[in-house]
Amino acid sequence: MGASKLQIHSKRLNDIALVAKVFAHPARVAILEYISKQKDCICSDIVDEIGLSQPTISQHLQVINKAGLLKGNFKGKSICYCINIKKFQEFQELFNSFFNKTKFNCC
Amino acid sequence: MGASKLQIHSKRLNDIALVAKVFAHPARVAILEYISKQKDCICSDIVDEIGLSQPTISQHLQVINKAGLLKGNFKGKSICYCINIKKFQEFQELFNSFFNKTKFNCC
DNA sequence: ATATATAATCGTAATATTGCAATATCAAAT
DNA sequence: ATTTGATATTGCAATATTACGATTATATAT
Repeated sequence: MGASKLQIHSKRLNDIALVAKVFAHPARVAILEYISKQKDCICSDIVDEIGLSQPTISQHLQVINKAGLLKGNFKGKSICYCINIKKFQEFQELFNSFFNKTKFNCC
Repeated sequence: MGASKLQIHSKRLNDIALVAKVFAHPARVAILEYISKQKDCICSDIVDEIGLSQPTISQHLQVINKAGLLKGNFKGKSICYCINIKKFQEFQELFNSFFNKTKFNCC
């Protein structure tokens, strides 16, 4: 097969997995960290910073964006990617609630 | 290509991505949750519970295990999978430190 | 209007992941 | 020693992901 059997799981479990997928590639973690560190949201140099080609970075940005983690703004000539802190916080809470729930019982 | 270019990222970023990968499939999240809920660590019925074949579950368990999240114990005839709470806690802290660090700045 | 800079999309190749049937392994009980 | 029950491994097919070159779209400046 190759495709995940999403139907058999609850929306909650699928959601957790979807969010985790965003962080499941080091380039995406690096991109998020880099964006957050840029005080003035300079953007196009993510490519130089990370060391992957422009199309590849663009692809990773799309994945991050589809999860709702980006806010694009215009600042002069170039697009400014920013982190959607509200969503980011939501994701942190989703993980923490899963971690906390799971941390009990067993052995 | 198809393979991630791991060399270009720091160990820390690769580690975060590796941990995230464990949670990046709903079956694995389901398995972790199910194991944690079983007070007496009954095990072999994960297969019945989740609805995937035994080899597939075994494969997912391996992924979880390689990350260090399982503690296998023997209890009567069947192996008892338990969550390695220490590692689990470590992972939670890794995520939280990343989330907290990233939550500042930008737009 | 044209040139320039920046980012997105397309097409494609390489690799990874997911899933299962068949088989093998291993431990406990008989 | 053999059977039995439970888990791991192997082999394979289908799909997804990662990466990049070439191209296209978009916006700003000239």
